[in-house]
Amino acid sequence: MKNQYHPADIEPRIQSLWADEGVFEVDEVEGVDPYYCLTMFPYPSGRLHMGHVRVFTISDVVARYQRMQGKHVLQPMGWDAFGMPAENAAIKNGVPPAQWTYQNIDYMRGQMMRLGLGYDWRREVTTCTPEYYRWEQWLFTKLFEKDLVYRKNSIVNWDPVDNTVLANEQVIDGRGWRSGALVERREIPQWFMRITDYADELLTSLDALDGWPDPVKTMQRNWIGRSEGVEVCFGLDDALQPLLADQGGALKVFTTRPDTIYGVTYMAVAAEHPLAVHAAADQPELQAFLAECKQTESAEAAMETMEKKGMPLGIDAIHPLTGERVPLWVANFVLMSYGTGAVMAVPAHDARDHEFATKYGLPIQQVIDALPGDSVQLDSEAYLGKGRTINSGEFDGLEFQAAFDAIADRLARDGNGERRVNYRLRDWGVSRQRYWGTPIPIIYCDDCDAVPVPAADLPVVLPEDVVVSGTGSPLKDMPGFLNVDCPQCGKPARRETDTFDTFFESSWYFARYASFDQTRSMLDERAEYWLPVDQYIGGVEHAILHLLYARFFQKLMRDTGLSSASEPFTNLLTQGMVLKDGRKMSKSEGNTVDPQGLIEEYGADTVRLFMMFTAPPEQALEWSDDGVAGAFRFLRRLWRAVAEHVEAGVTDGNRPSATTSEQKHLRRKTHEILAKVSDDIGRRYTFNTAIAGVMELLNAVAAFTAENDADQAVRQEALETVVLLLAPIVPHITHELWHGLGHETAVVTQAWPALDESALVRDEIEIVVQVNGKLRARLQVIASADKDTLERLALADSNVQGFVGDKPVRKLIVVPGKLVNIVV
RNA sequence: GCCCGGGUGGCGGAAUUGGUAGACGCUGCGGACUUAAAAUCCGUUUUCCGAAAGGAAGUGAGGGUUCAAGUCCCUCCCCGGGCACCA
Repeated sequence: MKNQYHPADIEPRIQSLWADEGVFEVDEVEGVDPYYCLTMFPYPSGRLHMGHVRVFTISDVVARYQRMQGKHVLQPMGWDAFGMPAENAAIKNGVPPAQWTYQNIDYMRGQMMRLGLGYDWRREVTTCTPEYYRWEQWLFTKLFEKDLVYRKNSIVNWDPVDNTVLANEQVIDGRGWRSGALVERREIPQWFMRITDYADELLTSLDALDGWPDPVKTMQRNWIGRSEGVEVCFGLDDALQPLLADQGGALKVFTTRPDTIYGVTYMAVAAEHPLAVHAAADQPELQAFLAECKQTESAEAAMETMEKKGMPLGIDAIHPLTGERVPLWVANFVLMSYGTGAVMAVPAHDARDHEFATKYGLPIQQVIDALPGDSVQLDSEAYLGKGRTINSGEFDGLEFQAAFDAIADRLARDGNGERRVNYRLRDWGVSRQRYWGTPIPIIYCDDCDAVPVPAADLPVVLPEDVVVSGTGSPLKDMPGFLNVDCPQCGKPARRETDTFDTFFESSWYFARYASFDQTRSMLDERAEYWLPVDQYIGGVEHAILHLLYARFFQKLMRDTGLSSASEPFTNLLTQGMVLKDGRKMSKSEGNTVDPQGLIEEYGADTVRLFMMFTAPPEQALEWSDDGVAGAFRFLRRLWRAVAEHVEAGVTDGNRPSATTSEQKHLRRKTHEILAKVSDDIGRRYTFNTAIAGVMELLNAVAAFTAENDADQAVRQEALETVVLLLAPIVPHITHELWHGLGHETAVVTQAWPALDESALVRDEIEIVVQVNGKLRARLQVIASADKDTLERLALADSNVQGFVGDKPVRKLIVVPGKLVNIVV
C-alpha cells in the first residue's frame, strides 16, 4: 500500500465499485433478518447543507453497522419535492418549479453519492412525479368514501394587497412579507382529514413505542392533549336563542374545571361568534373592535403573546346552576375555530381569566379553598390548586373529584351539560392555495357538489409548463386543467385548484420505497416485508407534526388494508441542528459552510468523521474548521500506522495469544474498546464516544513497540479492530486499509469483530479512597481483594491517615471495585 | 404565552445505574526535527496557593436530600426547538 493518504485518489474509485456491484441494492429475501434504516428525505433546495450531511451520515453509519451485524439492510433515499421554495424561485428567476426542482435533485443526488452514502438508488422516490402522487390522490378519494375527509371553512392569513394567502412564515410582525400590508384573518372552504377520529389511538399507542425518545413522546402527548371535562350549556334570553339554533339555543362551553363553575363572573366569545356579530350590529365601537380582532395573524404563538383585549357585548348568558345573569364579552384570544368559540371565565382560578378580569375590573369570586400549605392571594394571582369548594351553594365542602362529579351529574340531570373527553388536537387541514403541490382530486359540480375523481381518471396531473406570478395559483388561469365534466352527472364542472399540504407526501413515502415500482397499487406485499421502519432518523424540528401525520397515515393505510403495521417507525433518533457561532446554519443567517468544498479539500471520510465525532447526534453540533482539520489528521495518522505495520509484515489475522504484559495490555485495550464501541454504536448511538474510544486504541497501538512475530500479531489484531470499528463511519479509507492488512475481501462485506472475553481480565485494579467524600488516595490492589482488605489498606494509607488522624470513624462505605469512603 | 430540550476548562465535548469531574479532540504555549516552511513527533494546557508533596475552589444562580450530587428534588435565569400554511 501507498505511504500517503490521498482521499481524492481512493474515494471515487471505491464509490464506483459499490455502484457497479450493487452492494447496497437489496430485494426481499426470505430466511434473512431484514433491517429498514431510513432518513427523513430532504427537500431539494439546491445543494446539500451541513444538516443534510449530518443526518445522512448518522443513518449511513447505522445502516453499515447493521450490515456488519449480519442484517439484510435497506437504506433508500428520495425527494420531498413539492413546496414553496420552488414557487419562490420561479417568481424570482422565471424558471418553472418543476425544472428547478429536477435540476436540484440531480445535483444533490451527485453530492450524496460523493459522500459515499450506501443507498439502494433503484428505489428513489420523487414526490412531485405523477407516479408517486397518484396514489395519495387515490387514497384521498378512498378516505372521501369513508367520510374521513370533509370540507369546512377555516382561517387563512390573507394579504389584502397581493390578494393571496400567506403561509405563517410569510407573515412578519403581522404584515405580508412582500407587500408589507397588515395581514387579515379570512375564512375560506378547505379540506380536512379526521385525524381526531384517531386521537385516542395516536395517544395510547405511544406507550408501546419503546424505541422513541421520551421527550418526543411527551411532546406528542401534550399536542394531542386529551382532557376530561364537561360541556356546559349556559342559557340565553329568548330573543338570542335562534342565533345559536345549531347548539340548541344555548351557549355551549367546555371546561375541565366544573368544580369552579360557581366562580364564573363573565364569559368570552370569539369575534366571529354569532352573538358578537349580533351585538355589534347597532354598536359601531364594537364593530370596530371585531374588525381589529381579525387583523391578527393566525399563528398560535402570536395569539398567545399578543395583548389580551376585550369588550362587553351588552348581553348576558344565564348560569345553569345559580340562574344568575353573566355578562358576555368578546375577546381577541378566543378563536371561533377551536371548540365552540366561547369560554366560561373563572378569574379566581384561571390565570388568563384573572389577568383579563383585573384589566377590565370584572369581579373575582373565590370558590375553591386553599390546599394545606398554600395561600390564596386573589389580588395578585389566580389560585390554581384543586382544593375544596366554597361559595358553591349545595356543593360546598367537596374535594376536587367529588365536586367535579356532583356538578357534572347535576348539569347532566338538568339537561345543561354532558361529560366529554376533549382533545387539543384539531383535524388536519390539508388544502393549500398553491400551485406546486399535489392537485386535490375533487371536481365541483353545481348539481352534485364535491365529487372525488374516479380511480380510472387518476392521476390528476399537475401541469408543469406554467408561469408563476406570486398572486394566486396559476391553475386558476388554465382552462385545460380547470374545466372538466362531472364524473357523476356529466355536466360541465370545475376542478379543485388547491393542492395538498406537503406533509401529505411525507406521511407515507417510507412505505412507497418498498413498492417503489408498483404501477397497479399504492403498496404491495413488499411493504409487508419491510415495514415498519426499524430505525428512522431526522431532525428534532419534526418531533410533532411530521411524525404525528406519518403515524396517522400508517393507521389509515392499515385500515384501508394496505399494510398490517399500526406504527410506521419502531425506533426513532432525532438529530440536533448544525450551528455556527451559536446560531443555526442557514442562508438567511449568512453563515453556511458548503460541504462540497470540504469534500474536495479533505475527502468524504473526513467530513463524515468530523460530523460524527464533534457532538452526540441528538445535540446541536457546533461547526469548527479546526475540528475538520483535526479529523483529517487522525485519518492520516491511522493510515500511517497501518502502512508502517504492513511494512514490518502482516500476519494471518488469527486471534493471537499474549504472553508479555505489553501484549496483554494491548489486547485488553483492543477488546475493551471493541466492547465499548459496540455498545456506543449499537445501543447508545453515541458515535462521538465510539470514535474517541477508537482514538484511544490507536494511541495505544502507537505506544506499543513490535519486536517479534508475536508482537506483530497482537498489533495486527488491534489495527484490524480499529479498521473494522471505523468501517461504518469512514468506509473509504477502511476499505483501503483492510486490503492493506492482507485481506482479499471488501471491508463492506465484513462482519463486526467478535469479543474475546478472556482478554478483558485484569489482575490489578485502582481503588479510590475518600475521607468525608473527598478524594484522598488511589490504591492499586489485586482485583480479587475483599472488603476487609480494602478497608485495611485504605486506613493504612499515609495521606488518608493525615485526614483521619485520631478522629473516630463513624461510617465506612465500600463500593466493590470502585471506592472506599471513610466518614469521620 | 404554552410544550420539549440544553447550560461542564480558552473551544467541541466525556463522565452510561448517585461513586475518581474534564476521557477524546481542537486551540494556545514550550520543545525536537528542518537552511527555512509545511508536515510530523514530544511536553504542557480548569482556576487559585505551593519549589514540590500536596491543598483549596469548581459543572448557569440560589436552596434541599445523601456517606457521596454534573447526575435526584424545589425556585429562578439564560439559550435552542416546536406551536398546526417553512420543510
